[in-house]
Amino acid sequence: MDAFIFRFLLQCLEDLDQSLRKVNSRLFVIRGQPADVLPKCFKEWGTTCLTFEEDPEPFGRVRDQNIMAQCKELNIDVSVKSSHTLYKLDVIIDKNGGKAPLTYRHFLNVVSYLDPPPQPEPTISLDFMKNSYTPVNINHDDKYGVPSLEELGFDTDNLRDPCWRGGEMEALARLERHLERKAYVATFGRPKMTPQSLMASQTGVSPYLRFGCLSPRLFYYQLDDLYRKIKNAEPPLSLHGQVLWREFFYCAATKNPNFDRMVGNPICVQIPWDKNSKALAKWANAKTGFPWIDAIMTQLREEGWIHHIARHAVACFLTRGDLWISWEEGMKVFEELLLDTDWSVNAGMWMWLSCSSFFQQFIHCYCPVRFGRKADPNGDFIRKYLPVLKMLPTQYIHEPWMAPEAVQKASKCIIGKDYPMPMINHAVAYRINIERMKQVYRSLPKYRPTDIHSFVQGTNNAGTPAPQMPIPLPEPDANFTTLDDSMINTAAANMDMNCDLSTKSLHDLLESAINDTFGTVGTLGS
DNA sequence: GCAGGCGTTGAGCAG
DNA sequence: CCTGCTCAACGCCTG
Repeated sequence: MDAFIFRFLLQCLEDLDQSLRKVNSRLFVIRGQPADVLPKCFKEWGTTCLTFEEDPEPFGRVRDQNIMAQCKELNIDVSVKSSHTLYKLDVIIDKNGGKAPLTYRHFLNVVSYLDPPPQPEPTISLDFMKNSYTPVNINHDDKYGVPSLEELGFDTDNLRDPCWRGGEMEALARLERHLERKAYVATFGRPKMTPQSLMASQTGVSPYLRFGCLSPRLFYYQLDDLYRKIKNAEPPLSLHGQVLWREFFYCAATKNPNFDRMVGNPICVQIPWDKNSKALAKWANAKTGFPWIDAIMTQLREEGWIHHIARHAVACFLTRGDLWISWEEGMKVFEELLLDTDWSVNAGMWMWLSCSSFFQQFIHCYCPVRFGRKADPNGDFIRKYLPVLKMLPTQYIHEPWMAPEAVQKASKCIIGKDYPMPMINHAVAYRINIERMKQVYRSLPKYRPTDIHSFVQGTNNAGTPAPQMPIPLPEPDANFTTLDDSMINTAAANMDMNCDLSTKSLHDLLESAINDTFGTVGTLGS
């Protein structure tokens, strides 16, 4: 994880310590592996009862099972509470006959038959704590204080100021602003996409849900209450779309230890992705040559958060849209850089956007030029994160390689020198990739590791390798999905510079590419 | 069992 | 500028 994710976490802990001080207690941050250090503390402190919040994800489950087994040996009572998600995930799974629902619709349908989620617990007060006493030693800060980034081994010299400050205080302030805004617009519909919404917002709460500074139930009920007040009506389930999507992915992941990988994952279509570390590095380091993609990846690296729609754009580009690289690679980059990546939600989102699970509409691809233009028509977002392109006229900002040499010179940005040429021919690549995806879906049984519904935890950990394509895939050097620099130059030389790369200017090139690799030009239309 | 509708937020074009 | 239509494809759910 990146330094600013740890910074966020440490800010959360500082804030928690501050809140505990207000009720005459303190936070104890214990150094070490939980399974080693907790039993030592239990003995030292004479612990009789342990209570904690359930971690619904596989890694945490294993850790907590281990701790609970040790507590049993030490005769310590254990009380586990589920509150990281709205519902106890087992309740949803049981209601659905023992399996997690695998479409969002199905999930909503199951949830609609459940009782509403439990109300959030009230805040702990001084009065509530009046019979409690926390022994705090004089050396508390040395032994149990919140560590600094330096103590954790991070270099903080070049760390930028945070866009997001961790902690419950900040989370509650944001929740209030979020609700004010909702009340102001009172639409409760899907938020309208404006260029402004691409920027880090003062009302965003997703990192706070991830780190447990904001209860999803508090979020749920505050929104619920506001709706009732304004509309004087029963709120629809869709009002809680954002938090229910989170719940959906948590539910799908909770009993699946291979949820974050393709091989051995019973809900994941086994797709023969390309391995291309050079192309992956260009994507991850904002060097694709597509300003819309590179601006998003820059924002991710610098601020730790990107808009939902921006996640669609870069995820599609990396996987099924352009580079045909495994969603697992993108997921790891997001895990490293995004403040709000719950393990389940991150993996789920990547499977979804790469058409590996939950979603099969592979025929729709986001165009890194068109879609960017729609989201950021004036190019303000691009200019903010890619200042090298700042002076380019708006006309060319989404495809700077189209700008005539004189314009590039006047804008002090020579494409291929100051900013890269596009790393791939999108018009060619996405059509090849749709063709590849058609092959996969045409013979889907081959690309499924097991029957989804027969999956039982622990039986499929060995995994099965990705099957071979029924017809041979194009050789990496014979298509445009893994262009190297010389091929980019050739493609650029063949380009009609007055045409739009994103539409038809390379139609002939496409036909020959498809012809070479598939021999099925006729079926692709003219 | 089967036909029809739909899918968190497409692209491309006509008007 | 916007609205609305068509395209293409597949699994899953509903009636």
